Order: sequence, then structure tokens, then C-alpha cells
Amino acid sequence: MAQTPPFSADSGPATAEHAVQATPAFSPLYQQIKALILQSLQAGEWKPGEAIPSEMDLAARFRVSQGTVRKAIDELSAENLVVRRQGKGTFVATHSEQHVRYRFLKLMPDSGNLDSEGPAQRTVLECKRTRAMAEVARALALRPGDAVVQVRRVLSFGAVPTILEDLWLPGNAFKGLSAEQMAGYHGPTYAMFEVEFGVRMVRAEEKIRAVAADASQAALLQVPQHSPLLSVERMAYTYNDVPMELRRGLYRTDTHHYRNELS
Amino acid sequence: MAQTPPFSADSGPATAEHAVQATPAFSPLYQQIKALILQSLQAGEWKPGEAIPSEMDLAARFRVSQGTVRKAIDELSAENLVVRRQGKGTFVATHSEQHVRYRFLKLMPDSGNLDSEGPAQRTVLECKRTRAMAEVARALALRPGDAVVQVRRVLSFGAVPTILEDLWLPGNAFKGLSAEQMAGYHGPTYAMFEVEFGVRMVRAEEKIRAVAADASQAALLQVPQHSPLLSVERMAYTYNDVPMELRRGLYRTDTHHYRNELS
DNA sequence: CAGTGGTCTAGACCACACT
DNA sequence: GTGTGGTCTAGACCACTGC
Repeated sequence: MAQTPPFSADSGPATAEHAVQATPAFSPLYQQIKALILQSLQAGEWKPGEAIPSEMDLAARFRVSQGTVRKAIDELSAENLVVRRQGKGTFVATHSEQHVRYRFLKLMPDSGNLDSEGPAQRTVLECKRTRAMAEVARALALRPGDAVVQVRRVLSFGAVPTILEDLWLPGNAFKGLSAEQMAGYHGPTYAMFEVEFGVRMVRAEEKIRAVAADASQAALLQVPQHSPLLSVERMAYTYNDVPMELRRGLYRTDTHHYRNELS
Repeated sequence: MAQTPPFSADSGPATAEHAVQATPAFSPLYQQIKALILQSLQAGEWKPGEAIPSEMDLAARFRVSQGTVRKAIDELSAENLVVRRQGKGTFVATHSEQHVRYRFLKLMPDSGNLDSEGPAQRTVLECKRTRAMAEVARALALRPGDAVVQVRRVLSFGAVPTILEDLWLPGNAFKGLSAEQMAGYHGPTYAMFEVEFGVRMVRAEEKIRAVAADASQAALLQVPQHSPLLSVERMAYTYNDVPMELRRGLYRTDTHHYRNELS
């Protein structure tokens, strides 16, 4: 090989910090570099919104060529962990700063887009510290009875209550989360989580169902009882697929719809 | 430049088959190559499931380096238009013969996966040639009154009717589509479209709502009237974003859910 | 074994943003 | 101009597949 890979003898593509394996588990160099950059992101070496070192710098740091770093960053960029800006640099992705304001919210008005409706009004109904029920504990990888923060709120667009949601957050990571914070922060909730708690949501899975509104749900969303509502159950994860939020939303879909792209 | 780009004088990155523009509209070489490969795919130069020429061959054909072809194919692969198989070649993606059988169907049983339930049973209720109503015409980019094929069917999993859907297809492209074809084909409907009509669905958008079952829908899905159902309206496109199918599905979500990944 | 995609490098040049 | 990401090349070698 014409290279001296990091953390390994010169004997074929290396496995960072580990001995080279015969053939079975082969990990390309750029994957190792990607993992190293990921570690730095996770460790908070660069904060959300900040620039990471240039490709040249990283190439020098890891003793690989720029092209290898480039491929590593390409993947991080494809996973939305990092944002490239030509001529400026590569930046740690953040839920703050506009454009991607509603990155995880797929609800769209039937005509126009979410931005054309202005920001959502948030009404926090509840924000309490409690103990995890079995189901919540399992989802958040906690033990039953561990501390969790539970939030219930309504989001309205143009004074029309549209989303009723419950959030469950691990109590450890979200010590001191208050209703005022939930309601008062300007910008997406996940941006607030970054700023106030250093928690970055990176990926999520949603399970969607159609359900009928019960009495209290109907009242809060100002629809007739038994109205059909979209139930959206979301598991959100930080780095390394660590679960950090369970959220159950009920969406009115009389004037909005959940939009999805398939390819 | 160290290259001789295709279809252009040696004066900066070329625009294939067109004059080079000053600076405003700049298209990288690999994008041009990608477009050329796309044309061949579209023209049916290689059939679904077949291998396309090797990277070296394409590089020679287009007079660019292998790396440039590689980047073009990378994007086609990311868009699921093509599938790479190390050591074997690059193949035209197909809805047939795959473990990706349900590429566009996001409905999952609450436990297990769709495959564990065996193939869906199809019951074709209707398959008729008719004229496009205004709304359907607009969606399919036809004129109102143009011929369309309309299909209504029920999909059942394990003898439980779960999906009721209506399909509208442009009459021109789907001449002779019969109920027997819709019901009898072994494999995904979109695979049948490839084989029988040479139509490859490449991308789709879905709008999802919660609705209440009316009397006839309830009967067909064997649920009580007014039961909440998931309404999934899908626009499916072939190459070049040409709309080829409008589909409206009603999903029972008492034992299944619509699964989505966010990142 | 040859042929394919996959990785890695080194160097050149281009487009873009700031100063 | 300088520095950043973005493109392109040419050549080497690695991993996987099938003859």
C-alpha cells in the first residue's frame, strides 16, 4: 500500500485501533475515518452550527489523503449529521437556523407550506417529572420506575389547534426542563434541546395509524368526538442510536396531511 | 484541462450536446454522464434486471475516467435506479425478483414483517377503461376526458382484508390491462407493469390522512362503519418525473401501521 | 484465472466566499 | 488573493464472483 493508515501496520486496509483481521470483517479506511469524526461530534469537540476542520486538516490529522476524508464526510453529510457549504466549510448540523426548521415534521397544509402559516403556537398543558411506565421505559432503554420528563402540548397553526402531543424524555439528560422553556423558546423544540441540554436528535422512526378522538383529545383539538385523527408515534435517537425521546402525536388531517416521499 | 470532455470543445467543464455557458449554469461532467446513462435507461437500452456495461466500458464510451462514471453511477444507485453488486456488475433496478418486494408499501404488521405474513391475496373488484375526471386528469397530466384505466382492489393478509385501493393509470400506456392480469400475476404489481407494459415506477409521493370509513368501504374491509382508516394518496412517477399512476389506498391500522424513517 | 465493483492516493484545476 | 469544498484524472491495489 502507498499509505500509512492510522493505528495499524502497513498490511492492507486497517481497522482503526484494532488489529487487522484476516478477511472476514473488512472495514474500509474511510469508514474508520468516519467513525473517528463521529466520535468527535459525539464528544462535542465541535458544537452544532460550528465548522469542523477543513478536509485538508482532517486528512493531515488522520494521516490519510483528502479524498478519503472526503468520502467519510460525504456519508456524514448524507446522514444529515454535517452540512457542507462550498467555499465556506463543513458545519455540524443543527436543528436551529431556519430552512430545515421542520426537519422531522412531515405535516403540510393542503395548500402552501408550513412556513407560509408562520410559526406554530405552542401551548404547554403539562410538563412534569415522573417515573417511567414499563412501555416508556422499554422504548427509552431505561428501567421501569426511572425518572422521565413528560410533556403534553398543543401546536396550533393560525389559531387552529392541529397537533396534540405527548413527549417522554429520559430524566437524566433533561434535568430541569420546564414548561416555560418548552413554551418560550423561539425555534424548534429540538433546537432548544441542543442549546439547553446538549442533546442532538439525529434520526427518528415513526409508526402511523388512524385512530378516533376520545373525549379529551377531541376537546383539546376542537373537533367532534370520534373524529379520525392521525396517530404518529415517534422514537427519536441521538448518535449511536441511543433513544432520547418517545413522542406520540395526534394530528388533525382535515386541512393538513402527512407528506412522504418514496424512492 | 487534462481531459477531452464529450460533445464539447476543450474549454472548461462541458455541457453535453450543448454549447458551454459562460459561468451561470455549470453542470459537472459526472452529472452529464449521469444524464446520458439515464437516457439509455429510459430508452430501454438495458432491460430491468440486466447488467449495464462495466464502469470501464462506460468510461471508454463517454471518453471520461472511470472515477467520473463511478460518481454518476453512485447517484443513480442512491436513487435506486440501479443496483451495484460487487464482483458482478451494475444492474437495472426492478420491482421483480427481490427482497425489496414491497419497496413502496410502508405498511407493516405491528409484530413481524410483511414477508412473515406471506404474499398478499389480491381481490380485483373492478378493472375498467373509462375517461379521466378533472382531478385525475390533472394528476396524470392528461386532458379531462382522456382514456384512463381504473382498478379497484382489496389486499388481504392472512385472509384479513387490510387495504382497499383505487388505481388510475393513463390509458395510453396501459392498453389492454385486464382484471386477470391484476389478480393473477405473481409478484408486485409494479413488477407486472414492467414486464407487461414496460413502465418502471421510480419515485412516488404520498399524502396521508386519517378518515372515517363510509358504508361501502367498511363493508369491503370488514370493519364497522365510521372506523378510522389511513388514507394514502400516492402519485407514482417514471423517469423524468412523468406521472404514471394515481392511487388512493385505505389502510386498516388496527393490526398494522405505516412505518417511516426520518433523518 | 480474469473481470467486476470498491478503495486509496496524489495532484491539478474549478467554483465559491470572504477579506 | 487565500482558503474552502467540488470536480476530474490516472494509476495502483483490494475484495468479491464465477469460470
